[in-house]
Amino acid sequence: MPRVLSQTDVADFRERLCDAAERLFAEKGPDAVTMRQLAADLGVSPMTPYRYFADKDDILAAVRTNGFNRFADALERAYASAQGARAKGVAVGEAYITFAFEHPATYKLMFDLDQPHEKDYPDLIAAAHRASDTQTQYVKTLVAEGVLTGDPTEIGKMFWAAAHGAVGLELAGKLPHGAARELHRHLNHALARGLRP
Amino acid sequence: MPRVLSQTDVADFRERLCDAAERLFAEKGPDAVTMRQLAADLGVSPMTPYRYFADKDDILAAVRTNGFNRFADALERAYASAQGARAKGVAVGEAYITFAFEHPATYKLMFDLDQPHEKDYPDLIAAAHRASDTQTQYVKTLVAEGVLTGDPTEIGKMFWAAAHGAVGLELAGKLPHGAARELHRHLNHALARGLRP
DNA sequence: CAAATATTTTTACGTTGTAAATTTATTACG
DNA sequence: CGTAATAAATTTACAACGTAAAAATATTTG
Repeated sequence: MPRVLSQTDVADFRERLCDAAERLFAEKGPDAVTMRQLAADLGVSPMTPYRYFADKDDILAAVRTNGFNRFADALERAYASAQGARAKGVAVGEAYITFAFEHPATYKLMFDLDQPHEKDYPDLIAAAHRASDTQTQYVKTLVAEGVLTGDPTEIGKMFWAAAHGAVGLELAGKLPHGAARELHRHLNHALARGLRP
Repeated sequence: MPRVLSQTDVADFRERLCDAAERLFAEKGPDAVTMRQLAADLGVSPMTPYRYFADKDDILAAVRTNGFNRFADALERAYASAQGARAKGVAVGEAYITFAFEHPATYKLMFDLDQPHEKDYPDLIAAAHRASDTQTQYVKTLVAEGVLTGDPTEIGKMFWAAAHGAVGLELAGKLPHGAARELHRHLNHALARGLRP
């Protein structure tokens, strides 16, 4: 019998390939990265990745899943680091913007790309939900405390849309470099003021 | 001497190709549409479009330019159709959302796609500015009238980011179908309330 | 009618994703 | 041990892509 790949072998290779893919995607965009380049980057032959991923789309889904999980990590850390619902809100908002501009290519991969067979990747779905859940969590507290008034879920979406819009405009070159952060602060401030009881 | 293409011949061909491209882009995404398909759709051989466009990227830029101009048309019509700054604001906001969901693929082409050589297409830049200028126009009136307080340009960006964020989240499948319109209304309402003097 | 030449088509090349065939390398067993 | 078995990796092969270059077509003027 030949050597059989252990689960950690597979996981290791997938992780190394995802790292390379994320780096190359960030440099040149996902469409400009070829399977041959990815394989060469890992020092294997062009077909070897197919032992670990179904196809190129599967690699994209894996990179997006990692992105959502790291995004959720960052938001959860920010949430935990601050005390009080108001401070948590500010911290999560800051973390959102920071992540988006530290990993702009990954952010676009996560949010701008409408992957047609997204539903075929349950891990991706789960990771995306984790990120959005964390983000709306503190709003519930703020509503419960009477700082904001309205449906917590809807209010969470409002803050989310505001952040996403500010980030999206800057990433698309429609805002001057660095403008999204202050725009986002203004949006959060005006929204919080407009949503007071 | 052979037949020479008149300017209208060229303009006609470019328009027919843009129409086909926009339709096919909407169906399958721009990367999935091939030069050969576009040519076949017009009933010409695969290389003929190269007499009218530099390359595939040039076609994409032309489609985006048309999109921005039609978007600007829609916003300007909405602006003109309503009386009073408040009503104009509502009308322009409605028109924004309506355009985005009537032409979702074009909207994504316009705003989510970071075309690397965008600056090489001055018509594109001009069309994009026309759209954003129209959109921030009514805010100036609202500030002048004392309905809103703050820097009109920054406030315009806030409403723009809110609309873009709501649209972007729905187009990326992060919101239930049709939810962006109401989300956008809530955002505008809360922002207007939060920006009152 | 024929020469000139803008337009269009045909042909051809390098690159892509990946299916299929082949080779390599490792393990279990006689 | 050496050899058969076979998972993994590589090589080869193919259709489709964007488009450069060559060839063919078609129209206007002399």
